[in-house]
Amino acid sequence: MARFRGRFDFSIDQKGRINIPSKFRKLLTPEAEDTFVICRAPDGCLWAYPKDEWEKFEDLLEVMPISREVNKFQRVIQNTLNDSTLDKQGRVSLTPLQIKIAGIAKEVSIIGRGKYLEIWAASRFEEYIGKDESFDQVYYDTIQSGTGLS
Amino acid sequence: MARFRGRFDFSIDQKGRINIPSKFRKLLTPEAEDTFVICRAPDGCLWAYPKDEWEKFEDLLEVMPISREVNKFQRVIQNTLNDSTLDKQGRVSLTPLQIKIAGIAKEVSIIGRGKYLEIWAASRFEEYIGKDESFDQVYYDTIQSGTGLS
DNA sequence: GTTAACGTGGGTAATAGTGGGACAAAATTG
DNA sequence: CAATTTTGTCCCACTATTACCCACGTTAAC
Repeated sequence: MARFRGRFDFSIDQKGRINIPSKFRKLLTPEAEDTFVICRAPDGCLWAYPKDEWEKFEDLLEVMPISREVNKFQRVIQNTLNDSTLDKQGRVSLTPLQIKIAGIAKEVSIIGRGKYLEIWAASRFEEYIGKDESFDQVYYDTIQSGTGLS
Repeated sequence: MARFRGRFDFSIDQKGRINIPSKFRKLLTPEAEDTFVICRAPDGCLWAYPKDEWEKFEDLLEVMPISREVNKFQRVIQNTLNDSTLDKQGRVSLTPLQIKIAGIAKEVSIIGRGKYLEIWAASRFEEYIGKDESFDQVYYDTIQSGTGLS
């Protein structure tokens, strides 16, 4: 599948709908059925997976050996999850819980992360990324911790 | 079969009926005959399986090599079990025993867990999931414990 | 400069969720 | 055994929400 790349800024409306960039919509395969599965993600944002990609993730969940911890992990994910089909204008809708978790007020940033998207409150994302000057630091730190990158 | 996804909050009425989200009802296959099999589940909630899915589970029970423990396990499950067909408004009814076991008063959360649903007393579920801040911890811990997820 | 596409907002009709009433079957009691 | 109460099922009705649709303004493309 083609990969989602780039950052796009939009605004959420009163009904909790946010636009998916046209560029990303065009990458969806027929198997995705114009549907994104949206759930909580680490560091205070949301993931939006095309339905077919999400199902691969679900397949992994299903083969995890059941234990108290695994059950909890799955429930923590599923608690905040919803699947949303694009409307005629190419928008998905978020649940109130998702809006709260992501701290979304009005401005939203959508980040292409390859096979999936991330949805951030724009302000939170700015803060997370940090100052311009921190880029080099993050880069060299990560590279040197043996990531296999060169 | 399509998968149940997402969380929906409802209230139980005086007659012990709870609504099944329309989104989930639409996923039922004809084989399920609009019927859910409901029983006790781990961690203080209830499972609700579409009838056809439950029958696969029963098949597994049947081939378990019989021992004192297996017999007890089966009885513990079957003890709290009932099958409930959706009424015209799309509700199932719980038995008094099930309501007691799940600690249900009024507010109920229904969690889509793929092939089946979980029914929780809303307050108990909140408590189980824990504070917002624990999410990242659970996530990174589970991912790193060699689940094959990435 | 004109046309098409994209992002945003809002109105309306259909559907979903909830509560309660009516009827029938079952259980209880005199 | 009859009368009465209780339990459960089915059906109807109200209200809130959702999903669908249309329309505008802006941006990008030709």
